[in-house]
Amino acid sequence: MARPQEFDTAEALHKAMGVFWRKGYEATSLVDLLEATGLSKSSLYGTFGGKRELFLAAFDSYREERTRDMGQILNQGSAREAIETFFRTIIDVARASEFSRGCMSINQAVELAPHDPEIQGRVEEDFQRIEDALTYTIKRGQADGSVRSNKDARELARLFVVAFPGLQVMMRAGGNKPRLDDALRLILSNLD
Amino acid sequence: MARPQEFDTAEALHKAMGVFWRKGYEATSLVDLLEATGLSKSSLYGTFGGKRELFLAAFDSYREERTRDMGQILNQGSAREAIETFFRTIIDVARASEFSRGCMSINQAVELAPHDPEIQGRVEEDFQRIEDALTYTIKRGQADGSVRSNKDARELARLFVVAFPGLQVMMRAGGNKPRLDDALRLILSNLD
DNA sequence: ATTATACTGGACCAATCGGTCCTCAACTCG
DNA sequence: CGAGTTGAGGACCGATTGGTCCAGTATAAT
Repeated sequence: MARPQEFDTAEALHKAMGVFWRKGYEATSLVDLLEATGLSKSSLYGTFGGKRELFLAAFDSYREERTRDMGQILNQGSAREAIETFFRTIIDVARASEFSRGCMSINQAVELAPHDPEIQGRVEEDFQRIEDALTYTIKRGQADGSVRSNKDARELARLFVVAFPGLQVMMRAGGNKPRLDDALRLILSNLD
Repeated sequence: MARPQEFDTAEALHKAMGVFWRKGYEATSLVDLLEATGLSKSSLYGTFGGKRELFLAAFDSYREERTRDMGQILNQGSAREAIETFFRTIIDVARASEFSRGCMSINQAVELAPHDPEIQGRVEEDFQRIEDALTYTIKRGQADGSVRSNKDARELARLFVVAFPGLQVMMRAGGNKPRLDDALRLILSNLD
């Protein structure tokens, strides 16, 4: 019978995710990860396999969480409000914290995706997921009348998919309030 | 009388800029820079001071070049066409090369700006510059009739400033053609 | 020729990197 | 109790990192 594990794997993964989200992959060292998780090297390697494996697990965990969150927000209330809530949440969450992490998928679109097909595949999946969810929500809005624009739902969704990394990057870089508020208002006006 | 320098400083800087643009700061090693520039360590340190100093010089050089390019594009022809050309160029340049580097300022908005006030200042400056240039061009378009929208020029410009990193990030991550083309068409339609 | 000066090549350096390995620890089962 | 198994701590490792330093080089001036 083996010695029981002292730490909670999911919690350690969540801590690691926070570090990778904030610092990116290259700038995150093993010492950073050990400190954040409270694990010893042996425990970390034994459980996750290595830095890259831990990163992939953390990234996938992040993506699942965000997919779930997005689904919840976009399925609540009128479609128009849901889309607005989704985008305002980007800004509100970032403004509520001292350090703006942006979105891990967008960060990786810039850092690793250009050089690493495995990451690029995941990022492209995320973009596709956001596009599909927004397309569906816009169609819902065109049906319920909350989205007044009668342009093609997928085309509208694609505009919002481009706006998403735009907003995330600007928030991560420090976020000038009037610019973002004006931009978001105009972006959303495309639904009207 | 000193021994004359064998290499061209501007050319070495340009080579270094290319590496930093493609790989980012952390993932670029001294060996990468020495290979790209053809310099020895002593020459590199003697001329530029160190990795960070070289990076800052390269980044500033990049920003000056892009500012000039943007000015040229936005000052040519009707305002509406100029803005469209500016944004289509993002996509065309990326599609013409095997490796899509995106935009160094946007890449640094994600990589270093959140942790490094000196970089963050430069990135914010770049965003402001783009916003000012677009505001001016939109006003020009509203005066010459090529921009039919009568919304506030600065507000419109802010929408485009958010779209800019959105497009750059998506191109760097691999760029799905229909999504980008649809998104760009809709973004530009805000001028009509 | 010598001197002074900056340039070049590359050896050397301490610190850090991600990963391996060894020993001891914690547990159940027979 | 001993055996078997996985977990934990941390020493050890070779490679890499950014930076320093030393000896030789190239040039003009005296």
